[in-house]
Amino acid sequence: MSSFDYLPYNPNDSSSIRDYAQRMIDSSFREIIRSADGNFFLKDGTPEYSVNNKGIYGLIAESYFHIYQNNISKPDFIDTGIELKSSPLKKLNNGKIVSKERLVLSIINYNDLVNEQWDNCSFLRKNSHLLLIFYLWKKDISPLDYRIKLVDLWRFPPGDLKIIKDDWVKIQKKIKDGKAHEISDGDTLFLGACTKGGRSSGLRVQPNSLIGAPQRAFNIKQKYLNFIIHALAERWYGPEIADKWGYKAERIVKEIEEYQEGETFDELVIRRFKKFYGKSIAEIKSDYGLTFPDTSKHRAYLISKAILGIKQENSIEEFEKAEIEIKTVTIEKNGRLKESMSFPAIKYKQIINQDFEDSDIYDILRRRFFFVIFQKDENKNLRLKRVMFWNMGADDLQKYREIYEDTRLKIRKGIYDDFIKISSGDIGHVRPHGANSRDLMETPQGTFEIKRSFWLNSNYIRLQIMDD
DNA sequence: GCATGATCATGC
DNA sequence: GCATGATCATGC
Repeated sequence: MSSFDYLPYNPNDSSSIRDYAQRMIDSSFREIIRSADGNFFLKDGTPEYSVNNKGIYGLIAESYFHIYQNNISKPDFIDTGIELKSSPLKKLNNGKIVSKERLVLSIINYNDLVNEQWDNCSFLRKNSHLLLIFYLWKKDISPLDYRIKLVDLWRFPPGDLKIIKDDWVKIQKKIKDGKAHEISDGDTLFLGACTKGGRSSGLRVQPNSLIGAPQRAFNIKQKYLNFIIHALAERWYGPEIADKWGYKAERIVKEIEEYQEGETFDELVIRRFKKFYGKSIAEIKSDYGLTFPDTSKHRAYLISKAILGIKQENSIEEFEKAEIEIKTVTIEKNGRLKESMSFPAIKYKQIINQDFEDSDIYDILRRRFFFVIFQKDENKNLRLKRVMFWNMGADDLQKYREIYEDTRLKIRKGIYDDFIKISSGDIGHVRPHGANSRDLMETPQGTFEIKRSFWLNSNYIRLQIMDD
């Protein structure tokens, strides 16, 4: 007789844990509380008491399993090494169900991390075997009424774990270099290190630097979760219904053996492109029997897929998971860069209420970019010069904040003819970006203005691609 | 038909 | 030749 007889599941058996957990599917958090025997859950008997506390999902779920909240860096189900995590889904207008947020994992202890080895690091010990609980988020309803939709165990497949390891090493190196305050989401592919606790939680000490760094936690990027969601939905609901859940795509690296000794994902991708450096678009197209017109605006994407061996109708799984933005950069024959880089149109009514960190443009600029760089030859044919991964440095991102705040303030005041120009800033500017001059967007003042967007200055892009 | 990445066109 | 405004091309 074990001491766990009172538990409705066997804590030593992962499939028993999973089966018990999956009984929650289709119930709301409120229903789970009601079905309880009254002995567990919310201490004062008022389920609403900490609804605003996001941790309630963890609290409820942990209570369902009779595991009490802790902040010890050990897995929740100690006997099996399973860590319990819950995360919201959202339904898009087209009916697709996708992840709403990234999955935040353990807090990073800067001082401890620098002394760890990957093979027995605390991240791996705690997060390699997860019990995932996905619930459907809905606007304007009580969090207690969110309904649980997917529950299953999860381990990262070896190919992904390889990339996660490289990410972990990269984050560790930045901390070893005394640059914990410069960590950015765009540094890494699947495993991020996002700030946790906000500015109010103050700064942490870090090794090898006197500069305080915001507290950060490891996280799995939001887009990556869509692939987990698809896989779990396929298991639970079957392949047809799973079409509506998350994403499916095609991998660049099908077998882990495709990596050369010590090679990272970035290096593998660049290696595959190198054979095509100097070739014209027409030559690459004929090599692969591609038929898109030379004027196609997303030729960088089409060519990239072909070179990486991805079918044209599929998207690139690793790029999707890592939230990598593919961008074309065209260099003139004389080496100058004519064009700046545009981003989606500014939503005037939305921007006035959004801090930089919550804004659309921040969400893009913090990402990792894949530049496909073409140069015009004597006959004005575009030739692939090279490719590179890039992400904006922390200091430049802070400089962009000033452009953002200036723009936001002017929109608030209803000033639409005095945004930062390319001549007045060294990183970015704001300028029109619509289908034509009659392509308008409503303003907070109720008027309509031509669509505009944030841009990165051509000169700034030029410096970035020169640095590499 | 809209959103968006990319590039064209014009005037100084 | 550059700054800025305007528009094209494509996918969903």
